[in-house]
Formats: sequence, C-alpha cells, structure tokens
Amino acid sequence: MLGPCGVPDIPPPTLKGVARSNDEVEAVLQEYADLIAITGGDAFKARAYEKAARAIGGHPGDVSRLDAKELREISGVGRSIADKVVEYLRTGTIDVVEERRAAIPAGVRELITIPTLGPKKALTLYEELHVSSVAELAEAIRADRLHDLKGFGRKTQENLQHGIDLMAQAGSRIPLHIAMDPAEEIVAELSRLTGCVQCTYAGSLRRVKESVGDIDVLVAAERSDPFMAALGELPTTAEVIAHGRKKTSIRTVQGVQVDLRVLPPDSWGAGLQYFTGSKAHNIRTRTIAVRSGLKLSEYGLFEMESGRSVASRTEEEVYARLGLPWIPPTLREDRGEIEAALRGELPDVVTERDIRGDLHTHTDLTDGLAPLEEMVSAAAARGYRYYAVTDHAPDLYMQRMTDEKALAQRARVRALDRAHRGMRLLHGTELNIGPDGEVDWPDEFLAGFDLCVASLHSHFGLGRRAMTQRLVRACEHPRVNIIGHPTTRRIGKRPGVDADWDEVFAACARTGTALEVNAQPERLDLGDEDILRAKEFGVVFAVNSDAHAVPHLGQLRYGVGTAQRGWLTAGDVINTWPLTRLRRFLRKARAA
DNA sequence: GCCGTTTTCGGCCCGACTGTTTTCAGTCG
Repeated sequence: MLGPCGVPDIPPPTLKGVARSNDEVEAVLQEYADLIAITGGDAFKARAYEKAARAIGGHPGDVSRLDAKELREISGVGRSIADKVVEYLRTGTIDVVEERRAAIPAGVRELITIPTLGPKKALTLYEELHVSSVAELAEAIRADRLHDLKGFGRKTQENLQHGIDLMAQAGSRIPLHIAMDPAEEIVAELSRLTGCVQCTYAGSLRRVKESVGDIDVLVAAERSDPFMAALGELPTTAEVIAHGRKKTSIRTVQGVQVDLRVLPPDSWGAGLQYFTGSKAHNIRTRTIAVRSGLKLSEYGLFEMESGRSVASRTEEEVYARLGLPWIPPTLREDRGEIEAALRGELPDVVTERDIRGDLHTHTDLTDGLAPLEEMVSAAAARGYRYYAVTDHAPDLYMQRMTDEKALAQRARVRALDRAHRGMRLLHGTELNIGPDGEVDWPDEFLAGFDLCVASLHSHFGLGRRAMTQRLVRACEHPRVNIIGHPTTRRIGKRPGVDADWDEVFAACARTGTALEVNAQPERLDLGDEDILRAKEFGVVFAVNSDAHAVPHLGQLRYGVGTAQRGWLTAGDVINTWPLTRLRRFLRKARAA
C-alpha cells in the first residue's frame, strides 16, 4: 500500500531465507530510527541507526551475503546493529522493531514525511489528539482541533497544510527509482521462463517520467498462463490483486502495483507502442492511422476496410507504416515529437553511452560515504574517460571543509590521476551560493580547481527578484562552471525556488555556465520542462549523478532519461564532450 | 548505538531559520 505521501508502507514479513536488497535493510533500519525518535528515545541512538541505514544503502556489495563480522566492517555498523541485520536477513523481522511498531501506529511515522513536521510534533499530535495518519491530521486542521495545542500556532498549521497539499499533488504516484527496482527484477525473472519471446516494462517507467502510477510489464509469448502464474509466485509479490488470461495484477512488497500483460509475439510491437503511451501521444498516432484508412490498437495496425493487419511485430514497423521514424519513448508526450518526426527533425537524444564522465560527485571527505579511491575505481569501472570529485566547500558549515583538507584531497586526486590509465581525474568543488549570490573561497583559491559546481543549499524563500539576481550573479562568477540542482526542488516534498528562470537561462548562455541535470531521482533537477525552455536560450547542460556513494553513480541513467525528455542531444551535454573541449569550456571566458 | 581513544567513557556535523514557548524547541541542510 501507498500512504497519501506516495511513500510505500512497511513491507509485510515475507518468507524466510529470501534474499533482501540493501535498500530493504536500509528501510527497516531507517524505520527503527524514526520510531526511536518518535517515541522520544535517545536522539544519538536514532542518529546511529540512521547513519548505519545510509551506510548499508550506499554499500556497493550485497549485504545479504555478509555475516555479522563482515557487516561490522561497514562504517557505522557495530555489534548491535550487525546482529539486528542478521536477524532481519534470517527471519524477515527484527524483534525490537516489531515491539515499537506495535506501540506506534504506522500512520504516525507517516506524519514525519510531511515537511516541517518532525518526530516531536508527530508524537504531540498522537498523544494529545490521537492523530495517527496524514488524513486525520488534515481533518484535525480542518476542524481547528490544533487550536489549543502548544507549539501549533497559525503559521505552523499553515505550513502543515501546505506540506499535506504538496504530498497530495504527488498523489499515489511512486518515485521513479522506487518503481525501477521491482520492475527490473520482474522483467529479469519472467525473461528466464521458457516460451518468453520478449519481455520489458512499458508505460511511464519506460518514458522515464519522474514518478509513475504503476508498473506495466509486457511479455510476448504463445501461452500466457506460465507467466501469470510465475508473477504471483515471485518473492517480490506480496498480494495478487487480479488474475486473468490476458492481464494479471499484483502488489509488490514495496507497495507498487504491477500489471502484467502477455501478448502474442505477432503483436509485440503494437502492444509495446500502445502500453508505453503516453495517452496524448497515442491519440496522435491513432489519428494519423485513421487519416490513412487504418486502425491502431494494442493488437496491431489494421486496414479499416478489410481488417487486414499491416504492421504489429515491432514498434519500428508500426511507426514506419504511419509514415514516422521510430520515436524514443522519452519523447512520447505529444510535445511536438510527432511534428518533428514528420519533418524528419527528431532530436538524436543523448544516451548513457554518450556520457564520458561525471562532473558532480562526493566522497567521505564531506558528506559522501565512500573514500576517494573507491569512488574513483567505481567510476573507472563504468568506463568513464574523466571524472570530477566535487566535495562541499566551507560555507556549508556542517561539512567542515577547510583549505587544508581541499588541498590535501587535491594532492591525492593528482596522484590517483597518474595511476589511472584511460580516465582523467578532475579536482572540483561544489560551492554554496550565498543569499547574495556570493560563493565560498576567494578567486585565487578557486583558481586551483579544475571545475566549480555552485548550488543553492539554503535561503530558498527569497523573493523572486532577489533569487533571480542571486543565481545570475553566481553565473557571472568567472570560476563557476555549472549551476548544480538549479531549482533545488525535492519531488513531492518541496517545490523549486521562485526565480525568473528565463533571465537565469539567458545569463547561463551569456556567461558560458552550464545548468545541471541532477540525476538524483528525488531531484531530477532541472526537470524536463525547464530543460526544454533553457535549451531555447542556447544553454548547455551537465548530466551528473551527484553521487554520495558508489551505487549512486548508476543513478545517472535517470538524469539521462530526464535529459532525453528535455530533447537534449549529446552536443547539448558538456560531459559527452571530449576532455579537450570540456576543458576549454571550463576556462569559461577567461584568458587561456 | 557507534567509535576512538587522552580506550571502557564521552563525545556524536553545527549553525541557521522559523515560529512562537518572551528565551527556546523543532526542523532542516
């Protein structure tokens, strides 16, 4: 089930011995940390569990293969947590977590997903007003029951209402990355079965939308029943919602609904086209079909008169018979792709293969999890030709960066660079854009970096005018190469900052400053629509992972998908360029 | 609960912002 915030509820206990992903272990430890905080337990203990949860989520290897001793080698995991992880891996539950679950309704924990509502306020609401879900909180606000509650003044109530509204907007949609894991797992499992001709996921997941309603999985096979049966029996399946010959629906342990459709191999292309959508795109393709005396459905493209099938086996075939080139799924939103295709002007969208390097990454020197050497090895393993390390700068106080630390890291980066063949290392930093657009460190010090990303981390509430000037000033800084996560939105949690984006885009184009497409799935910032707009101004982009751990490097694909949705080609993206061209760009307008 | 030692206790990212509790608690990055 999904809560109103779109966060999956706690998965029910499952069979013993089922391999669990790092993400699941991370989730249960994070839940325990939340429960400790809500029940007023030791704040440091809660933080210890949070830290361990993050460390396990960011651990490059599969923790379900580790024993207690090996688990303790992960930083932040000691004897007690290692034992609990082992207990979870073996039994699917942890006793002490179950005890706290029994004491606090799941809905109370859901409350703290509301921005500005933390564990203290959640507990107050529960104890004083017996509020134990987001819906009940909304009702309590409506009925003005918070009136006499200490610490819940008018403004606080407004903020809570605003947070609830934001989550309602996100609705029951699931963040992209939450849906991707079960989708890929199911596709891999079904592909293994005898008789499987084709198998993939379709729908908004294939179009790489920032959130998806459910997962559509398609199989091409002569007989459907083995696939329908197999889906119901997968370890990831928590519940079968509907079971039929053409369609079966289940809910996964993550709370995501999956619809499986089995198509005859002959109609694979038409089915894939149909179930990939979007609806708006399909209306256009069907209209084109009708004008040519044809009828397009999920079973094929047919002559209206005779009913004879003219295309259905592949998507390419279907599009071709409509007089169109194959259109990448990420463009299928009826945002002009049909017209562009008809003119033969579809963009040759950037792909993951085009990416030569990552230009925004962190290490454990600041808030990353992995040491420099591990991040660099992982980057090399991805086949990158260059890789930038961009830890935070001193103005973000909590990161405790100093000149000395930055310089020591640079020396290590230079040494590693000499040791690595085929991949050049760049030493950069992620600067903090202050309220007036100023950044950390004086010019002379910044000159020592190969590149500077600059991002907003606070003061999100400045007025539109001040925010615009702030961003423009950052662009105009001669050492700032990339504006990181430009709007700072958190999908479903926080809207982007208010600025005159046209003015910012114009400043980027004028000053030779790239805009980031931050690939963190909860950011995807810039988003597709802003990218489309910015591109009109002649802006160039950097698609970066902003990785804080080794596994995050792989999230780059979500950024690439978002870039595609913004119609970007490799030429628009600076980290597809050869290093010499990139370096020229990084010099900005300064004398060579 | 973890970790590192000045080892078996005592710290633990720390400062800003917000709203409201007139002196600070809660939340966030």
